[in-house]
Amino acid sequence: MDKITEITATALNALYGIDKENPAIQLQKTKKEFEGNLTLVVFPFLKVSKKSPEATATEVGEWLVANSDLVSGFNVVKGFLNLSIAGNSWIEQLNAIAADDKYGFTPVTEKSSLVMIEYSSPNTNKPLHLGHVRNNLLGFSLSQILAADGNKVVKTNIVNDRGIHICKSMLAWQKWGEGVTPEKAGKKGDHLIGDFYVLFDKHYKAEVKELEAKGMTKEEAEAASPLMLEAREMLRRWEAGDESVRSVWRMMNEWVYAGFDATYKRMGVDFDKIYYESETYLEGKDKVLEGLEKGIMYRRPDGSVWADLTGEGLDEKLLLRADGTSVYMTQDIGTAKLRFIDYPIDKMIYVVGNEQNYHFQVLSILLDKLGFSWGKDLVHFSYGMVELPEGKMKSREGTVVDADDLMDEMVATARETSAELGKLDGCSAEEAAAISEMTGLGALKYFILKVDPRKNMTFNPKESIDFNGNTGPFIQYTHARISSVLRKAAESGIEIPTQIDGDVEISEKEVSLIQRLAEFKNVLKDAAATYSPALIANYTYDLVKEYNQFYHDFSILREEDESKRAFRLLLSVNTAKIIRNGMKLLGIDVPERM
RNA sequence: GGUCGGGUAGCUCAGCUGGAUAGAGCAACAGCCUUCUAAGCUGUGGGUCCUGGGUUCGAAUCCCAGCUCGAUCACCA
Repeated sequence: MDKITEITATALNALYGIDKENPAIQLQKTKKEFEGNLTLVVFPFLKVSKKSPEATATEVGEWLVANSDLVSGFNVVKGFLNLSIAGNSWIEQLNAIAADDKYGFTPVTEKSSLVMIEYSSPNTNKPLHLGHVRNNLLGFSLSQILAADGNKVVKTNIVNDRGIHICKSMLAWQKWGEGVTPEKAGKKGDHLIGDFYVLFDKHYKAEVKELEAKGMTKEEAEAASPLMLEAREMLRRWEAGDESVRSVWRMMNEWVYAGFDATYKRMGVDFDKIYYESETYLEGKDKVLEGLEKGIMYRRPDGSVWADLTGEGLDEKLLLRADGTSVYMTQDIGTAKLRFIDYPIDKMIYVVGNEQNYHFQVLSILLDKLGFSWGKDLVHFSYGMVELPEGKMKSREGTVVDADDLMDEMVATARETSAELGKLDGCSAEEAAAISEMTGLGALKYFILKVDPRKNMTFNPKESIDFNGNTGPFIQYTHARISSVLRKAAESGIEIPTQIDGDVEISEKEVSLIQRLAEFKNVLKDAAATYSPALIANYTYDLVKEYNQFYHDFSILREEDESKRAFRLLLSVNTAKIIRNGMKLLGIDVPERM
C-alpha cells in the first residue's frame, strides 16, 4: 500500500514539518492480536512532536482519519498506531492484482542489466550428485528470480571436461571396458563413465598397496603406480592433441553429456550458453601476461607468475607455473575474458560451494585489476555443503547420493503416498505419473530451496520425503484444492469473475489474505536484491497457510450471497496465481489435482 | 594462527536493513470430515535467541570481546 505511506508522510509533514522526502516511516503489518491492518511505529517522531508516544500516535491517527478515505479507524497501543484500512480499498487492491497476470514482476526492457549466472559446473568423469542438485536448484531459481525482477539473464555452465580425472575414466574403459557403450550396457553415459572412474581407483589403490608391501612409503608408491603414470601420460598426449586420445575423449564426453542432459531436463534446469574448459583453459594466459606487463603481476626467478595480494589482506597467488602452464585461477580469468567477448555483462554471479570462498575473493580482485568492469562486484553465491546423516559424501567410498537415484526415489515415494491416500483413484496412468513426478520433485526442490543457502544442511533421505507441514507438496496441495473449487464452479455454471464491482463486506481473514497477496511484489524485490530463493519459498508457505485457514472457515461455492461468492472466487483465483508464479520462481510446478 | 560463514524450542528451520508477548513445521497429546480435496484446520505443552559487555526509548537483529562448529589459507579443480 504505497498510498498509505504517501498519506502518512503528508500527515507527518503537516503536523510536525517532517521532511516529506525522507520521513523514516515504518509501516508494518499489524500483529494478529491487535485490531487494525497496518501499524505505524511513532517512536522515531517523538523528538519532533515533543509529545508522548500515545499523544503523538493519537494525533497522527486523527489526522489520517480526517484527511484520508483510506483510513477508516485507528487505535493506539503504547508507541504503535494501528490503522484500519477501509474495505473498498482492499477490493481495489485485489482488483489491481487480478488485472495483472504477472503481478509483482518487473518487465525486461532494452535498458535492463545483463546478469550472467554460472551454475552446475560438473566434471565429466562422474554423474551429478546431491551437491550438484543443490547447486542446480539454487542457480536456476536465482535466474528465474532475477529475470522476474527485470534483468536480462544468461544462464551459463562451465563444464570441466579435461584433466587427469577424465583420463582415469578413459584409461579404465580402455583397459577393462571391452568396448562397452551406454547402449550395450543399457546405462546412462554419465553413470557408465562414473563406474570406470571408480574402477580406476580400485585398481590404483591395489597397486599402491602392493608397492607399499614391497617397502615403499605411501608417497613413493603413489608416484610409482604404473596406472597413475599411464594416466598422466594420457593427459600429456591429450594436451599435445594426440588424435587417438582425443577421439576416445570426444566419444566418452558425448556419452556423459547425453546423461547430463537427461538429468538436467528431469530436474527442470537449463542453460543459455555452455562453456567447456577444454576450450577456455588456455585463454587466461594472455590476460596474465598482460597483467605482468602492466606490473599487476610479477615473475619469480623460476619463471612462475604471481599476484601479490598482501596489500588486500590476502596471500600471494600463483597464476602461471614455471613451465608456463595454467592453474585454476588462470582458467577462470580466461573464461571471464571469453564471456565478456560474448556478452555485455553488467553483473556476474557464480553459484559455487563455500569451499571456494577464498578463490572468488581473489578472482574478484584480479578481474578488477585486469580491467573487467564487473569484476569488483562479482557475486560469489556461496552455499553450504549437503551432508548425510552418516557424515560427508565421498565419491570414492560410494557414499554419494546420486541425483538420478534421488529423483527416482522421491517420485516413487510420492506415488506410494498418493496411492495410499487414494489421491490417484480415477486418474489415468499418464496423469498419475505426471502428478507423482510433480510432487516428488516438488518435495525435493522445496526442501532444498527453503533453507538459507549459507547453511550446511543435512539431507536425510527418509525424513526429506515428508509431505506435511512446510513442504512443496503442502503448497502444491493448496493449489490443487483451489483448482478443484474452480472446476466445480465451472461445472455448476458459476461464473468466475475477473474484477469485483461495488462494495462487498469482507472479513478480517479475507483482508489479511489480500494483504498477503499484495506483499508478493516486495518479497520478489527483496529476493532479487538479496539473491534469496528461500524468501520466495517461505513467503509462499505463509500465503498457503493463510489461504488454508480461509478455506476452512469460509464457504466459497456454497456462499449464497452472490457478491461474496464472486469475491471469494476472485480471491482464490489470485491466490492460485501467486502460488503458481512463486513456485515457478523456484522451478517447481503445481498440479491441477493431486 | 589469518580470513570467511554458521550457532534461535527435543529435531529441521523462519525471523537478522533495530520495534509490541521471538514464530512455523516435525515429534507428543487433545479435538474437527452426511458440507467446495482431512497431503487440511484448531488447541495444549515446549525458549539462557552460544556467553559477556556496549549503543538505543527499544536488541535474536547493530558494535566489541570471547566460546563453539564448519570452510579455507595447494605449482588440485
